[in-house]
Amino acid sequence: MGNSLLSLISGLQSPTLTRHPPIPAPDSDAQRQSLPNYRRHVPMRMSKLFFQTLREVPADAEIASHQLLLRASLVRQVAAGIFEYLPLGQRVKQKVEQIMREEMNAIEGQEITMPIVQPAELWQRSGRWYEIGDDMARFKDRNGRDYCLGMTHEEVITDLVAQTVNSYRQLPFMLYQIQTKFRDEPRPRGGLIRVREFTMKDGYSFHADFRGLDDYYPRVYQAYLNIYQRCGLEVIAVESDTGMMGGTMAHEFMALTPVGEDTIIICDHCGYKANRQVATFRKPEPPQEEPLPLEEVHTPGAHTIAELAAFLDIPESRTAKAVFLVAEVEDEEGQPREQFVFAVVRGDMELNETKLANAIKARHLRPARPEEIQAIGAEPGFGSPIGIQRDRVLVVVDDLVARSPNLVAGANKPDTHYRNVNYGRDFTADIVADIVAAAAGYPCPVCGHPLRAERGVEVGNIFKLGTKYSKAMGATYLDEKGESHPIVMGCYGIGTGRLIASVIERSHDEQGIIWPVSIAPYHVALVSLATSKTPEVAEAADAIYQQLTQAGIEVLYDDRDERAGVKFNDADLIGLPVRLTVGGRGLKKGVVELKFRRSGESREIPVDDVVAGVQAALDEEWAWIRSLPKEEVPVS
RNA sequence: CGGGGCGUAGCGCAGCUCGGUAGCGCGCUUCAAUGGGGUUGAAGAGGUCGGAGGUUCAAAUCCUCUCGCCCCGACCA
Repeated sequence: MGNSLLSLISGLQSPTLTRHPPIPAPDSDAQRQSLPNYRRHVPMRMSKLFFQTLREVPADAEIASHQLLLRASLVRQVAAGIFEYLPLGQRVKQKVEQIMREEMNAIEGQEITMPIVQPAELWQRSGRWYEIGDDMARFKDRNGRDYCLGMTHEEVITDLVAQTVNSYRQLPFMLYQIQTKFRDEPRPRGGLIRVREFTMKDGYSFHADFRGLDDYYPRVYQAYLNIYQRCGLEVIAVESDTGMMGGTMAHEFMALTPVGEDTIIICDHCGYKANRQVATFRKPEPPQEEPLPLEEVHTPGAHTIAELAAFLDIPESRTAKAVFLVAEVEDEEGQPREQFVFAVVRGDMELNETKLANAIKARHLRPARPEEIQAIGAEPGFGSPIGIQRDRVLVVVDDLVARSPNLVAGANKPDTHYRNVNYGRDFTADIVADIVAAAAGYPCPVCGHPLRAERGVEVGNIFKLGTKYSKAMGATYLDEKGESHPIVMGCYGIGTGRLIASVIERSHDEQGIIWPVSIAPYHVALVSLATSKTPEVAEAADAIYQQLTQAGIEVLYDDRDERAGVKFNDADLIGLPVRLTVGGRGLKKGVVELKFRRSGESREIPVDDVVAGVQAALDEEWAWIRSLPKEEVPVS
């Protein structure tokens, strides 16, 4: 790369630049006014482009998008989860960001820029300085003051709004930015799917009351759907966890792909869909039986539900499973303290820790250590709600277990279980709630049809925040009666890099990327097959390059002295939607070849009418994007 | 943070078991031929073998420590 960089720089400075045709003058007064000193679309010859496509797959890249981002020379990794965008990648990023900008402006968003480096004081006021662990990068300045790198901007923007807004007359409004965030993730992975430093479009809306937020929220939802469609990315929106953010409603936008980190539960019949963290399902009716007498049974070596069910020759659904956790909860004074939690779910089902955390209003959950389990009188592997030190344990029982008669459960003694355990008679709970994870095959909570599970990448979220930050940061306003109220907030985020990676995951083939025209780094790959013996081909290609550029078409002109195969392979790898091949063969017939990257369809268009032919082809690509299915915004 | 793997030229890798002057392919430079799907030949440039310490006459290779990167899991405001 060093050599090519040097030649690039020297090329820019040397008189050899003049061998290229001069940049054509703007062809209208309007253009002249809007483009005073530069051209909107920087035309590019590949002989001058800073890039290096890779034939071989970098060993560190496993998933398709990561491999292709590197091979097509869009990005380069600098450290774990930290990337640089090269010129081609930068153009994609800018196009995505421009789409986000336009859609945010369309719902009256106003763009601002907030700092990456933020004073600790703001985060101390919200409390998150103390709540957040190592994910936040912190440092001191030369005077010893504490700072952090912004992971998100609720604190900064709420402080800004608190200082600016006094009256209901100033509400509502939405501010957004496209800015770098840093989260020191424990494990970055998957190229741009999960990184530490990333660019995010984050928006925040401010309303006088919840009703105002409720009215605005669907508009953001719609704007988000517009963004994904315009980027050529199919997503599904799912309900998501509001967690400890104190909000009332949240949605995530998921790009379905097997490399995704989240699981989404979908009903094909009625359209129900939700993040697995919050998905519910219709629980089966427990058998109608009279409670039988409690009975101890020797079960040597049966540590797991599967072993237990096999040993006793009963279905797993007739067992109860104990899960021991330690939760961090707030006591009456709002101080954090650890609480031992004993969760009971039916043996054939999985505990959903998010549901559990919400049920007990816990900040964090972690698995209990064996010594902690024994300290409350339980036996790991044979845990039971019967015979534990009840006063030291918060018992949470799934509602299905509470309704199921005569289950088999542990006895808190090695190699021993109880038969005919019945809720109410043999044990009680502090809380009975749905704490079980939905899974594929379970009945839909709405219509009862079997649910399906898919993997997805979260490419955006929208969130009704409420007043958590406005209260903490003192963002209040006076209403018509002169009464003070906290401002009601929503927040809305999309990660640019993750969106780009998701597009590639869903749109590529063996040869390379297949860009949607809307975010392709250029529209047309103009491949010249000129050789030293066919200067007329080079002249024709140059002329076509000029015509297309003047017509406002974004052309990446492959004028390199390379073999046809090299150029074709690079064109496929980079994946521009339309490839135009200028060769001696076609020129003799007065045509050039136009090939669609997506469909592989190829057609010959007359040299004399190249611009029209290319424009027609690009129109088809734009039409394809508009034809993508788009979800409806649910009426809330 | 637990488990696994890997650090040797820009990229992909061999060499390490059994210490003895660092190799291959791609890419890059120059020349020639070739010229519609990664062409061919010739000649070149390029490496503190991740780092530190140790053992040894001698360390890419053996030992100790350390740093980095990838994957699985935990975590994910």
